[in-house]
Amino acid sequence: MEHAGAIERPAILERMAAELRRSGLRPTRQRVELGRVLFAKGCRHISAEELRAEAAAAGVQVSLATVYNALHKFTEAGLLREVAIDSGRAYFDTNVSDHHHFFVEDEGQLIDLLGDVEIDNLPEPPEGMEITALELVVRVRRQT
Amino acid sequence: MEHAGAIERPAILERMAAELRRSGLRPTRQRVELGRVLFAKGCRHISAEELRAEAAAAGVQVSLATVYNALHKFTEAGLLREVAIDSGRAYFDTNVSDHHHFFVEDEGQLIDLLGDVEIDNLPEPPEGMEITALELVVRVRRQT
DNA sequence: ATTTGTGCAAATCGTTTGCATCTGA
DNA sequence: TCAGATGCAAACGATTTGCACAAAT
Repeated sequence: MEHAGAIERPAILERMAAELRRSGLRPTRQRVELGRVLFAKGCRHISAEELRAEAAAAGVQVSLATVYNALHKFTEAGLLREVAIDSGRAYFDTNVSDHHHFFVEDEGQLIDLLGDVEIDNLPEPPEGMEITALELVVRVRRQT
Repeated sequence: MEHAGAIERPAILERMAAELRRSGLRPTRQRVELGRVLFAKGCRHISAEELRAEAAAAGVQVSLATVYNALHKFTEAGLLREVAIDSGRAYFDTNVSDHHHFFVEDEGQLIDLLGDVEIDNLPEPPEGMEITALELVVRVRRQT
């Protein structure tokens, strides 16, 4: 049995730290904790404020500025994907693979669109432009 | 030749006023002028601040609150379509027909996507939800 | 030791709101 | 007349920034 001091970092955090290091990010205490909250539950869509609330609920208090900083760094590093749909609020998606979304109007909720949608007959981009991403948003509404 | 007083409204404004009335909107001086600026040049994508600047450049000074009010009323009336792509800024599209967009990253510019893109193999919306719109955004970047 | 991140509070940006005043039907 | 619009300024929510302090390499 290995030595377990009171300040030793649990294995899950150690793994998070390693992953951050692998992505070229300095594994600070805050980033490690935020990363754990973010990636613990599989794929999800979360806003900065929500992440902060979740972290706080888990006993990790970080400033909002740090949350934004971390989210942007994670995104740069390819660990997250930013989804800009709603004007006013930015969502970060832990699913960085190529996929689309349902967007529930009036609730601002994002849902991954499963299966592979086919998008054909796409026109050429304007002169001198190259396509960087295709984003399909299927707006939905709770039936009346 | 009909009487032409100094304060008579030019024909183009009269037509705008008629169109607003037809849409159930009270054709106030500000709305008529904003409508003229908006719809004079065919299809376009414009933000509130841009519209205000254009109006101002044309000698029409309106408060920003009124610009927002007008844009929203026009949208409700089906004269405009709101395009929410960039988080932070709302664009209004004078092309209300069913179509998609190129979004030029780093410039925040919207360009209509011509031709009819085919979107197939769309999954069912979640239980109790109905689709209200399909929005495809093709992100592009100026080639390096 | 040096670089990089953090926290806080203030600043910014786009948008909305409250309210007194004005205006079109 | 009078519901509905306007203008202004203040309120707002999300995000960013400046800067002194703290922590990671």
